[in-house]
Amino acid sequence: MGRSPCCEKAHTNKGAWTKEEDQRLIAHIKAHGEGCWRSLPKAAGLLRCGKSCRLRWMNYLRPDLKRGNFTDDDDELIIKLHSLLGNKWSLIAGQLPGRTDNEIKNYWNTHIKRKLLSRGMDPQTHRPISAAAAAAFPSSSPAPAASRLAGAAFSVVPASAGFAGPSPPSSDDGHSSSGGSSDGGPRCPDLNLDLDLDLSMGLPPPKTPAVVSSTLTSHPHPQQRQSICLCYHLGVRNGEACACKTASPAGPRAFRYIRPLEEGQYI
DNA sequence: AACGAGGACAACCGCACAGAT
DNA sequence: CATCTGTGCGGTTGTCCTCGT
Repeated sequence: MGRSPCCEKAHTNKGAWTKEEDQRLIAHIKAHGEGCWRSLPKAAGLLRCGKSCRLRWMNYLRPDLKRGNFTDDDDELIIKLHSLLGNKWSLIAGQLPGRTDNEIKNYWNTHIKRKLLSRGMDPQTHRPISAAAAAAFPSSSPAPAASRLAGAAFSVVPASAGFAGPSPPSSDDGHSSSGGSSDGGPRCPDLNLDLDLDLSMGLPPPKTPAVVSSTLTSHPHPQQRQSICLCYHLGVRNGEACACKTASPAGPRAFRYIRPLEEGQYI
């Protein structure tokens, strides 16, 4: 279906934001709150696309943001979450208070990718890369992450597959455009992810419903003790596929169940 | 001091999804 | 149920900065 452009491009500024634009945006949001980004530029007197305003606010002007200074623990958490979620930057960002998806995405592309390569790990699959490839990125340090990613192996399956049946041979439905599973071949037979995230990774405690949407939890159902359900936290809504019913209406859209792989099962 | 290469980061673009109509 | 609109996400690009020569 055709759709109208999100804004009148001929009359909008592009490129770097000026201090004055920032001030206008901040003042407007302080006065009126977030919402209706499409109409915000006009209301705030900005010659900007609504999407551009939203991006600017979300990534740089929000008061609760902390910038830079990623710690090694942050790195490891990001790596671990990426191995689990793929390029779901918004979900990963949800585990790092004060961080934005864009910041994490950039940080991944500029720092962590290289870090993993130097450890001989493929940044997408989180598997050891070939000796030849590893030689191209000689490791300058031990590979703590590789050894720390020990534990149960998990598959990520579309929610439509449900919990009960065997895992489908292919895991991704295309939501995650590059979550490490798009290259065809047998994936991650040795991908070991310690998914005891809540308990072992020092994640923040449950928050308000609006914020809790991306906090990983264990599945509450005893009969599904082996499964870890990310249903709500990955976006499943009440009444959909999973019966956890712990969700509030708000939440991201990604929609996966995650469960341990069975013996010998590959994703 | 000047220049080029590579890195880091900010911003844009296109698409997909959810809710409204 | 189909269509439209607003919003959010992920990928990509552009620009500025830093470092080495």
